[in-house]
Amino acid sequence: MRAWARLMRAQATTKRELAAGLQAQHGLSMTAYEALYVLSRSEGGRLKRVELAERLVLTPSGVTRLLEGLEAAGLVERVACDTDLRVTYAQLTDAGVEKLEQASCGHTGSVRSLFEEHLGDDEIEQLAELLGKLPGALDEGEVCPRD
Amino acid sequence: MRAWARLMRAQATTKRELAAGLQAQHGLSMTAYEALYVLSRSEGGRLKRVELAERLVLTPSGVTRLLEGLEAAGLVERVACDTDLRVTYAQLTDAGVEKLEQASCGHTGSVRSLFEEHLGDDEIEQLAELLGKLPGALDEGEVCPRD
DNA sequence: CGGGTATAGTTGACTACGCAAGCAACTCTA
DNA sequence: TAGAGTTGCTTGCGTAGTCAACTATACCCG
Repeated sequence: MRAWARLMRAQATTKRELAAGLQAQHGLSMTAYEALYVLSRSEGGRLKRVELAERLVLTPSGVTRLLEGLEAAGLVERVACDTDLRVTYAQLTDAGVEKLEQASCGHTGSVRSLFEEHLGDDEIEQLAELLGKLPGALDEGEVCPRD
Repeated sequence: MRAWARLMRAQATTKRELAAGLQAQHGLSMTAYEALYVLSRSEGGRLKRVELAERLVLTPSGVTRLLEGLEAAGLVERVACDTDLRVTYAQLTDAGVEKLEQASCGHTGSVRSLFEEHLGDDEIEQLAELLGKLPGALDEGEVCPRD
């Protein structure tokens, strides 16, 4: 129960703090950043919109809205699937790759320093381990940034 | 970094799941529930709006909006402060107390079973410990439901 | 006392979602 | 090969929350 309350609070505060920085420095929302990141780690920089939704813990409609913005910004583009006319892939553009690279440096730094400010390396590791057991952890395509 | 990603994902998924139940069974949003809870644990069942905002990780305006709803539902009422005309307390009503009691039983049960489904007791304890070190953990007035 | 600054709270405009409904396109079953 | 059901995606509408601007009260210092 304490765990629950703290999970909520820790996420809310850290997210708020980091989102502000990301927005200020690169004009990206957290969700947008994560979308770019997830795409960059995917086969060919593309993903079905449904899969993207799952990875971002969003509903399909949320993805549609999110991608509206990213497409308008030219960071992502739509690519049709030739074996199934229903699906459209979200494809990372060159601009998207670049944007992500610019942003990721500063962002991962912020994340890291935020955590290291409060926890030791082994504790962070332990935390990741425990959180990984909760629902929402990915089975494959695990989000796992370079180091 | 993995810790970060997982913190986001774990919170998003668990929150979504539990919020649905709470809404369906008692017509309360997670935030509303937590507000009632925090108030119930406070001196006299009341709190300055600013303090409430801090505890809920919300902005003052968010609190105003939230309380609009709770006041309309008669679960909370405004009480003026006689030493400082600027402040208005949010005061839990009898109806609010009752509502909270109804909801808390089922809700804490859901939370507990969600966690116990994935983690052992000692792991939960450990998780709470680690999360408590991150920013957002309360120094006083700790959110800490009866067991 | 009077003016500057800080603090509590509200409001309007906006964003980011979720949900329910809908339309295509695919697949399965007879 | 014609439904019937399923899946991928979008759209309209509602809600929760933010930010910026504002009002009103409180405090502080000459």
